[in-house]
Amino acid sequence: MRLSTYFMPTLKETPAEAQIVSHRLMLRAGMIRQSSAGIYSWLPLGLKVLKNIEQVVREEQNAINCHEVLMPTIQSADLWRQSGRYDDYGPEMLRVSDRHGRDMLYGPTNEEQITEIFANSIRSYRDVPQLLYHIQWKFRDEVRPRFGIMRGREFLMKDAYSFDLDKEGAQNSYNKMFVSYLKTYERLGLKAIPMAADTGPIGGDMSHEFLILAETGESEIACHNECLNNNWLKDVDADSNLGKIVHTFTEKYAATDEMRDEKTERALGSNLITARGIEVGHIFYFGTKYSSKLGAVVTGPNGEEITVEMGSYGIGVSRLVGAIIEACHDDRGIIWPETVTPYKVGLINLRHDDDNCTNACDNMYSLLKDAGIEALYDDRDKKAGVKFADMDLIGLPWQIIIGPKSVKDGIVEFKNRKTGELVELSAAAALNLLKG
RNA sequence: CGGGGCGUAGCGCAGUCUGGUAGCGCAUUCGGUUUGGGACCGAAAGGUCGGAGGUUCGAAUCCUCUCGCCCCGACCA
Repeated sequence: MRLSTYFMPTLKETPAEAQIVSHRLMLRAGMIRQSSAGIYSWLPLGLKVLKNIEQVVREEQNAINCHEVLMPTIQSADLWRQSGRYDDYGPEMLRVSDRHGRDMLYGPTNEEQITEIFANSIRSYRDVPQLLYHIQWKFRDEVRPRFGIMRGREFLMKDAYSFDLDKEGAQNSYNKMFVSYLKTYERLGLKAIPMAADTGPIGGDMSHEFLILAETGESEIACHNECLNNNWLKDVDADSNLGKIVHTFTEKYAATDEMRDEKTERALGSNLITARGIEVGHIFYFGTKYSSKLGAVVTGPNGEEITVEMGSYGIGVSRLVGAIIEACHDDRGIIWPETVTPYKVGLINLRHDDDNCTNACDNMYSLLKDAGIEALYDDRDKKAGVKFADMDLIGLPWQIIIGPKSVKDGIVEFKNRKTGELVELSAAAALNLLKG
C-alpha cells in the first residue's frame, strides 16, 4: 500500500479525551475515531488489525470443530421473555421497537438465539455434541464506557456455545474451548492467564476468565507466580489430554477480585503476585439454564428426553486490539505482533524528490509485492523525521529504510521496530529475512 | 447512578475571575529556502466560543436551563 494514497490520518498530539495508552495510540495512529461515548468507527489501519485478530480467533475455533454461524444484531424481545432475561437484564440492554410497535433489542449476547436455533434443528442425541460460534457486534449500554475500545458500548465479540448430552460431555467441550483459548492468545502474542471466575448459581469450577496483565487493567488480580511461567501452547492436537492441560493451567491459585481468597493468599507468601489485568475472554458452563426454558431437548438412545447441557465462551475481539496495544508498545508507539500487524513491513523513502532513491524504493516495493509480503510504502512528500515518527507510531514490526546514502552503497537499512536494531543489507537479503 | 472535570479553528491550548467586536502553537493551502528523527522564511484560509433562553448599550466572559465528552467509584467481553 502506498501511503500517499492511503487513508491513515495520524495525529501528532493526543486528543484530550484519551487517557490510557491504547486509546491514545489508536487515535494517534489513525485506527479509530470516536462516534459517541463508547462507540467508534474503524479506519483502514484499525480495521485491518481487527480483521486479523478476528481471523486468528476464527481459525482456532474452526480447528476444534466449532462451526461458524452469524446471528443478527437485532433480536426479538419475545425470545428474551421466554428465558426470563428480558426483565433481568436491566438498563444495559438497548431496547427498541419497530414500526409495528413490537419490542426488539440490540443483542448484548446470544444464548437465547442460539438455543432456539439448536432447539428447532436438532432432535437426536446422535447429533450432539455440537459447538457453534459467531463473531458479531454486540451492544451493552454500559453505565460508564471508558478506555476507548476496551470498554465500549458497541463491541465485536466472538461467542461460542456448546451443546452436550451430560455434564461430562459439557466438561469436555469446556476443556476443548479452554485449550483453544490458550492457543488463540498464544498466537496473538499474549500471555493470557486463566483465572477462576464466579460461576453464579450454577456453582462448580467451570468458569474461567482469561486475563493479560497490564497496569491499566480493570481487574485487581492475584495469582501464584508460577502462573506466569506456564508454557503457552503451540502444538496441541485433538488427541492431547485436554483435561491434563486444563489441570496444569488451573492447579495454581489465580483469581480475579471477586474470587480472591485471603487465606490462600496468605499461605502463598512471597509466591503471591498481585497485579492488574484486562479480561480478554470468559468461558462458562451453565447447564440447562437456557435449554430447559427454550426447549433444547433431544431424544436419547432409549427414547428418553434429554435437556442439553450448555456452555458459552466469549472473546472480546475489539477489546483485544486495545489489550494487545497495552501489552505491546513503547514511548514511540505501537509494536504489533506479527500475527496481527496490519502490514508486515514499512518501507520508508527518505528522499521523495531524489530519483535514485525513489527508484530504489519502487524496486524494493515491487520485490515485496511479488514475494506476497504486505508492505506499507511511505512514498509521501514529507520530511524524514515525520516518516520515522509515523512509522514508529503505527508499529509495523519491520522497517526498510532507503535514503541517498543507502542507494550509494547499494544497501537498504532493515530495522526491527521492537528492539530498534538496525542492520544494513542488500535488498535481496532483507527480502529473505521477511520471507523467513 | 454518586462524586469530580471539561466543551473556544482539524488537533493541543490561552482568554472567562474583573463584560468592550476572538488569540497562540501544530496541522492545512500558496511561494521560496531546506532535506537521515516531527525544518525555516513569507503569505493565506479556517470560529454561529456545544445549544437555548435571560441580564446588559454591549456576553466566550455574568445568570438559568439543556446537550455532549472525560476521569474516580459501584457493575461488565
